[in-house]
Amino acid sequence: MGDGAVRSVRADARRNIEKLVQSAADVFRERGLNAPLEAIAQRAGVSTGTIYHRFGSREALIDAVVPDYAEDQLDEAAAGAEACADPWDGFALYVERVCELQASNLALNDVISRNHPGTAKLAEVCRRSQEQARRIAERAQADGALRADFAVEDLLFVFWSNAMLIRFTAETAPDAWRRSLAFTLDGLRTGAAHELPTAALTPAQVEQVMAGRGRAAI
Amino acid sequence: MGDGAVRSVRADARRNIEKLVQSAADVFRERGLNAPLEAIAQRAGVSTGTIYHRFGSREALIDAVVPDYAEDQLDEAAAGAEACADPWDGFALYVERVCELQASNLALNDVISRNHPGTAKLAEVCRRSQEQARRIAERAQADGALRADFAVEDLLFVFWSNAMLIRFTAETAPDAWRRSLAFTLDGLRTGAAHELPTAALTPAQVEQVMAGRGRAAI
DNA sequence: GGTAAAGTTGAGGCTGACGTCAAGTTGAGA
DNA sequence: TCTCAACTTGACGTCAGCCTCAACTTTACC
Repeated sequence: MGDGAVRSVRADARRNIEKLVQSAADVFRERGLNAPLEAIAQRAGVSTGTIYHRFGSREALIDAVVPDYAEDQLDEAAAGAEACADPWDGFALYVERVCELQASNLALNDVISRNHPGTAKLAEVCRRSQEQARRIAERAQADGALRADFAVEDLLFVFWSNAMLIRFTAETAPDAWRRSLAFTLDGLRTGAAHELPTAALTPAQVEQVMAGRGRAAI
Repeated sequence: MGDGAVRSVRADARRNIEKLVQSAADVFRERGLNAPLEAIAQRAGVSTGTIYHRFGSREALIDAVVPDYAEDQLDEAAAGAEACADPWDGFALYVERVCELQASNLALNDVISRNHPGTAKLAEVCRRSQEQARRIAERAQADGALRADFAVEDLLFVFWSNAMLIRFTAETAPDAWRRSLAFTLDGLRTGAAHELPTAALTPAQVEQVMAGRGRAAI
């Protein structure tokens, strides 16, 4: 009795849903958003058919499991950055924190590098997060520390690179990305700037790139 | 008549081999070293069985088609760099030229980012090429232009990033990599340097990363 | 406790790739 | 021109993942 909203879901079914949500979170964290559903089902002690019955698709499962968590983590990173007194430190901290998220959670790695076709809620999380990033970057630019020709869209390059680096080195040299990121940040300071050869991606181009990516996982 | 080495290969067979070599070069260039062999066979007007009969494996086909070309192009890039009067300009030119190779030829993209398990000749080409890169980098470091804490192994980060960026943006924004590379190079100048958090990958780690990469194509 | 509705299962079909092999085709020397 | 070794073929078996559905099991309500 009680909440009518889920009255129609039987107790055993609800237990399975909860187990699936939990194991999906675990498996996505460990193996990324392209992990085989088989692995998730198995960890939940259930067959893959159940996943399809309960959620309908991988995308829906992702949307049920990942966005809230992702949003929390990204918000926290942004809040930490905005709390920094020094605008450059805030920007650097933000980028580093986001990269840390990528390293610690392959699901977030896929979220942050936009490696997730067709998941509505996640797309929204990314959009919001990009606005936070824009504020953080603009503050650092207004302060003169972040080079003026940097565009938020360029952050995508950073996060893509980081995503890939993490995938490659997670087992062998799990801190390698920090070195790469340090080089990158050094190139983003105003003092380091030399003329750029090309304009930043437009938001439309970013969309197009995402759309065209298809199966080409990082 | 003529070369006894291939006396035993029938004329039609030799024609097929030549057609396969040509179409493999084309397809690898357009689609990378993981292109379906089916595509290569089809363009040569032949069935995939023929590829296996003639070459035995994808790796052997790659080794027959790619290394010489790759070596030529990489040597040329290195020569251009060493001919530069200014050591930094030479270094920057080298990196840019290599990235251009990646952009113009997805086979080279895979070679340069070491995306090719089990191909002996290519591995040797990479090794040689890395020695050239080391010389070019060391000259720029001796001149004080390239930051002293940069290691040749770090170039791999650059080429990996570039490989991925090219795959993602080839159709939408084929020059995007130039912008990303410009940021990167700005971070490699001595003037931009801040302390790095981690040591460079050791050659052994590089090996390990390559070995562990397995199917995880860029 | 009986039963219908809800839930779960796992085999099976699909896809797109790889690599193999028995059978058919063809070139070149006699 | 004939013949057979050399060559090519394409159907086949495999693999790994996705998704579906008819048959089976369990729950919860009466």
